[in-house]
Amino acid sequence: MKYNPTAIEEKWQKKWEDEKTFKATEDPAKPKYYLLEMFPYPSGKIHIGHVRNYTIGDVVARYKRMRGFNVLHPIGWDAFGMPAENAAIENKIHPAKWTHENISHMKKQLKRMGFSYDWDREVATCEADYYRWEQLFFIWMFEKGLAYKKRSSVNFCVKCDTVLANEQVESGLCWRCGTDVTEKVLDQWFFKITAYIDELLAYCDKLPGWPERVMTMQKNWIGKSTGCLVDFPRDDGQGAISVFTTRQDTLFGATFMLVAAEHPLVTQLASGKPCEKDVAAFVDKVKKQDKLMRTSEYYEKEGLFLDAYCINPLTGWKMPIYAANFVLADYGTGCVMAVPTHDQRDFEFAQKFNLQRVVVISPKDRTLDPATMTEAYVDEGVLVNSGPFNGMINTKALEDIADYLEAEGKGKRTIQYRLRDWGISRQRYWGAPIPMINCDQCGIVAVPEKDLPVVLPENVTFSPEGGSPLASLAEFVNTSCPKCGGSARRETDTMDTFVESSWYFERYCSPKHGIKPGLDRKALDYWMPVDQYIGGIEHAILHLLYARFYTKVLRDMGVVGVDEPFTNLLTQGMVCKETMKCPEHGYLFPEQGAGGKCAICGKDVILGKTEKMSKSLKNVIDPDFLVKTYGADTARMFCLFAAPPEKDLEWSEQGVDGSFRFLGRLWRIFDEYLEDIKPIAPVSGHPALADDLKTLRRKTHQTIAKVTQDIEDRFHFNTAISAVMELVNALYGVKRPDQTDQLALSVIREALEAAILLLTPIVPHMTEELWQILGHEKCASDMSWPVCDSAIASEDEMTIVIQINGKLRSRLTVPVDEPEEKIKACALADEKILSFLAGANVMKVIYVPKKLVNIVAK
RNA sequence: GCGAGAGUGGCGGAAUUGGCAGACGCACUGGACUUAGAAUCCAGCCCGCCUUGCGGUUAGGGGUUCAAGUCCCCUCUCUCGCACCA
Repeated sequence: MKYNPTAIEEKWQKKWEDEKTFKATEDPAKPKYYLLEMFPYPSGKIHIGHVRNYTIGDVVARYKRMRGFNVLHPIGWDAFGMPAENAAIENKIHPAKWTHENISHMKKQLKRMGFSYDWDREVATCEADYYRWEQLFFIWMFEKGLAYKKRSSVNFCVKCDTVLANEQVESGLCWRCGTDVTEKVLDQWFFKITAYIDELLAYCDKLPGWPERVMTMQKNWIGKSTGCLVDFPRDDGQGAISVFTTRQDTLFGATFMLVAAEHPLVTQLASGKPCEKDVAAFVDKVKKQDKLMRTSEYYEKEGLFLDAYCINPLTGWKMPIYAANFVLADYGTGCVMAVPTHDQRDFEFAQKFNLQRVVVISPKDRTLDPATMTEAYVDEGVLVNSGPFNGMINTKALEDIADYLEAEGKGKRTIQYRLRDWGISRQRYWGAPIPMINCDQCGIVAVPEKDLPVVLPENVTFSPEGGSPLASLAEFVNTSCPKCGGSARRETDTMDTFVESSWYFERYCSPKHGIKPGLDRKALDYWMPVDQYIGGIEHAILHLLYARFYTKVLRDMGVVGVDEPFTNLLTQGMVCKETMKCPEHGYLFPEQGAGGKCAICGKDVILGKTEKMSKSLKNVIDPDFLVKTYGADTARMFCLFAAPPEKDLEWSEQGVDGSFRFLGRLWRIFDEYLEDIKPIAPVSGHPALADDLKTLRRKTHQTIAKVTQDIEDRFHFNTAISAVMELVNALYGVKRPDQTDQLALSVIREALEAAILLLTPIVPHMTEELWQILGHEKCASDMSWPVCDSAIASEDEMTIVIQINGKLRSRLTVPVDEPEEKIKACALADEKILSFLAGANVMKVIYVPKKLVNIVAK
């Protein structure tokens, strides 16, 4: 009997499909477990990253099922997005067709991997059945002021021809294509994520099941800082300039004012003055400079005096006002009070423009001289030159100065955030239409609920010049106003695709629910929240923050009953592989560089760094190839064995061979014993056993304990697999018992059955097959998880290590119940120990129960 | 620059609470089987040496401890995140 993965895998996959083995139904009698992996974008084919992500999830789902949980393990498609539209432009294929073809292909690939999804809950976000509810939620958000339209300067990617949210700009570049992001002023729809900012932040400390690192990233992104708004009256009497500061303790040292170059105040202050022209030129320059500045290594601090002054509210000093390139227009008020002695940026600026410096914080060990300082003093110290606050520790004075400002009416406490509202308008076709209508008479009017969904029209034309195809489709655009009945225009922007992925996990709970609001509260109350969410770290901010926000919005609409969508989060590492390059032909695919020679020209291949698998580096492995060559079980096993899930996984062909070999090894030992053990039941109870059988049985139960712990406590499948490998090795090590030795064979059968059941979540096809061959009627995956009998697992002897001064010198084998005193005595009487101790004095003997004896000697 | 994490054989990785460093696998070496190979099975496999044994070894240095890969301090390297946020 040979191991034939293809035949076995296809057989079981067909059975799972025909019998809907993994269909999930709400059952209040059973504890639920909602396991979710981030759903894929249907780009065409699954890649190794998917295989890894979904294998990890599948093991947990199958494991939990065997542990008696009612498991929900759904899958679907993040089906709106730009690649479909780009394909439409390039290949003249409609995005809907392209998407559906990709889905059907990838669905086959996922099924071929043997993932235990409830396919009846499959969802594709590009279907009107899905996004109609999103449109309903949009209208409700609009009514509550959580969705609003605003003319604003936005991040624009020329290549993608659309707007990007702040989160989607990575060091000045588009997160998707890496093009420089430019600024554009457009009317945009926003979701008021800032309305939930405090709750989003507060829960960062209430989600212990999330990786610290992700929470830190979210906290940083939200960027809460507490401080004061302080008013600096203008000396021309035209009101005051308000600034935000977290350092009101340095207020007495503020000697000049900085305003962001883009700030309207800049041109306003300069207007009509001799400097007006220069200022205009400066503003222009900075605006152009902006995106370069963000990406360059260091910035030249530049500024221009605006020939204007304001008054320091505490000292009464006249402060010159400068426009500066390094002040952010959209943080705080866009204006900053400058304290050159205690802020490095201000220090440099003051040096360049020769501006006044006053020390207000004095270090404990020396005195600062503003004339000779070479850098700002930013540490703690005692306040000086600070009127009534002199002598106080600056960090302690923060509250007192805030009180003082409020009492004097010169400022007030305030909190600033880095997080901005989420811009969700996209000038693209392949997305969910925003259900709004613009009427000249009535303004912005929501599409009435009864008219939903606003279906994305199919008959559009795509052009390489870009621009939204919706905007040029008259029959879509032209409509009548729901309020006044007059002619009106539809909104032609579509929603950011991150909106769809912000609630798909809720839709999975009632995927076919066709009644408003598209989510069945009863089903949601049963399944939500997601107990375990698994996906890539790249979504640490974007998707995970949006989904948290959206869930809170739905909660406040009464649609969902939970505060947070994901209780536990596992961020799996990337799949990496070394790159190969031909001096002539550039990067090579693995098969082109096999054998160290370029397949095209025969030149020696240069091996490069190990990097994340990507098409552009060509260091990719095709899952189809893996499945064809080794089978899905091997592919699954290698993904789990090569590294723990949260770490990057380095792909190795030999490693895959190794996994395949192990499965063959299990298969063969099984095959070898099959005839003999088939009629025999696994050993039960506690019969007396000969030494090697007793050892095997102990190993069996120890393995059960180890694998259970590794999966349950920390998802370390690599060590779980190696434990089963050890058990299989032990089986190989046992002398083949006589065919008539029923007791011995029953011990072997127990060991083999344990190995099979423990591997069921990991390599489900092979284990089902072996289980069936053994004569079981029930499927392995319907069995309950094996239980370790600790009486069998426990050793009756133990090895005690004997150390002298912490160095290993000898070993002792004693019964487990041997008393401490006797062990110590034996250790001291040990022949090797005696020879080492010759002439030395024993100072102390330490016994660590069941582990070691350490003799301290001089 | 700031913040977080990591650094263990030729390689991927193990060592869960301070207690035998290197589980398991890969690669390599040898043996068995075979006409031969593949496959398989068995064995060896951190480094050094005066090789039944001894010494060294968890990036480097110091410390705490009977005992440190693990705890503390310093230095180096790498990865990730943030990066003029006032």
